[in-house]
Amino acid sequence: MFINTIEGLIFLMENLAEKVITENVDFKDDLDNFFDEFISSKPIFKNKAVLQSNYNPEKIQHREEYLKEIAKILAPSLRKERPSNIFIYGKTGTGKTLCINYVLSKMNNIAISREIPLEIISINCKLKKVADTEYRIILEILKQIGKEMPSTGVSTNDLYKELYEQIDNRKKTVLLVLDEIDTLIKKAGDEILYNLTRINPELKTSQISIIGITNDLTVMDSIDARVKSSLNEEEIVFLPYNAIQIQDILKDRAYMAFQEGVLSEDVIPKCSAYAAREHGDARRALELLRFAGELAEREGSEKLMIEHIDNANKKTERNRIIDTIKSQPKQFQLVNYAIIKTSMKEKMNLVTQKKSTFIEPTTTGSVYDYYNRIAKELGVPTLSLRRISDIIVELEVLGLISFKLVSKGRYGRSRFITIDLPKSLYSEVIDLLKEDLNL
DNA sequence: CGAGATTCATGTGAAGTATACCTTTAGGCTTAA
DNA sequence: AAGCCTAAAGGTATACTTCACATGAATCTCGTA
Repeated sequence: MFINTIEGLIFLMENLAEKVITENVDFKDDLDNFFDEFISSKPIFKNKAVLQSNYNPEKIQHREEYLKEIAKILAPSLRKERPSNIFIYGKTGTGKTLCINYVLSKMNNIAISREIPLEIISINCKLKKVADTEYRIILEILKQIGKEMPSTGVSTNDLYKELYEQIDNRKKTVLLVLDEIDTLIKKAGDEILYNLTRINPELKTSQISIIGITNDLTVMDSIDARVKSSLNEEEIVFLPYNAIQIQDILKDRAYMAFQEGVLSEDVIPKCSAYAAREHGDARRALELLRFAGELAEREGSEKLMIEHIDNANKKTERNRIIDTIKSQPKQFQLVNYAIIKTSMKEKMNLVTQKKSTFIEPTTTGSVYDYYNRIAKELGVPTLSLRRISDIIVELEVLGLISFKLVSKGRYGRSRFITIDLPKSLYSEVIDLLKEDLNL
């Protein structure tokens, strides 16, 4: 529509203004109602924090054996002796981090009250941009012991020297916890571990033990044998919770988290059933319960029903995927988009004459072609095939796609890439990527 | 027919380059005595 | 003369590129039965 006259413009503006005002009024009424309802309805939660993943419970259920084992290994540090390095394996949500934190905080309390020189440094290697390269890890360790260093401009060697000095100056037994160490090894190799295990001989007044936590059981295979032997002085494998144990945990926490009578009877079994399907992941079970509670609360429902759990289950999966995709750099998103687009094929049903899309694995080559095309269209610099190949591997690490190498004999070798998304999310993911990429 | 050579499409490692950031340093300017 | 600011110089990590070589089974080639 063209506006040729001032009058026309004014008329339009008046019109718009009127619309906005009336809409506003309606909207406000709605909101008022909502808030009224919200306040008058009974709260569902008593203490929501109990269900959050960073909550540390006062007692840990069904992990007594592991707690003891860890405590036994680490106890020497309270006598100023160096405890063995520990490597802890276990799937996500089996309580590894929880147990370590629990034992360490107890030890820390004792150390403080008896003035034992003990220092605990804990780093989560999975946090992007904080600790996913050798340099950044050392940087983070230094930061935690109170020595800020520049993020560039210093050589890694100097950084190590600084680390040696700092630790040695403390005259303490240092326990270094590296959580989710598998991502670090995958991205940065085992050099860090090698260097860290070799710190001890250099130290005169301090000593350091490393506690590595991983949920990938295969990482150890990719580590240098020398590192392996020194790091694996002790090894603990956390087995997943079974369904009954998860129920116990859920019951316990739910009792603290929710108001009385809010949970309908079969909610907890349902919740633990979902989690048991995910290999006994207690964290997920708790998250699910919390999210379901929030959904119920939002709805103004006074009870937490099974449908809430079902809905929450769908949405958590969705959120995880959307978040990871959203947080990717542009080039990664482009590659991701290219992968999805190239793996969607159209098929014409000859009887009904209707087109339908179906998903088929793509290859690096076709992804690269497609990627090149859109990148040029968008005016984004195009990366080399070599780099794209690496990006594809990194997307796999993130769990967005999976692939296998297939040799097609005479017709070369290819990576067959499959997308790891639930079907219902495809269109949403595509839209999201389109929006983020300005397509 | 079967053993070995060939072939293709891409995987993969090493080394080099560009960029973004960081500290250090030298020179110039200001200020106060 | 001392103090302060600024721009240039010198360093480094990281993301990316270029080059060169590796892979591995379907297919081809060719000698033999």
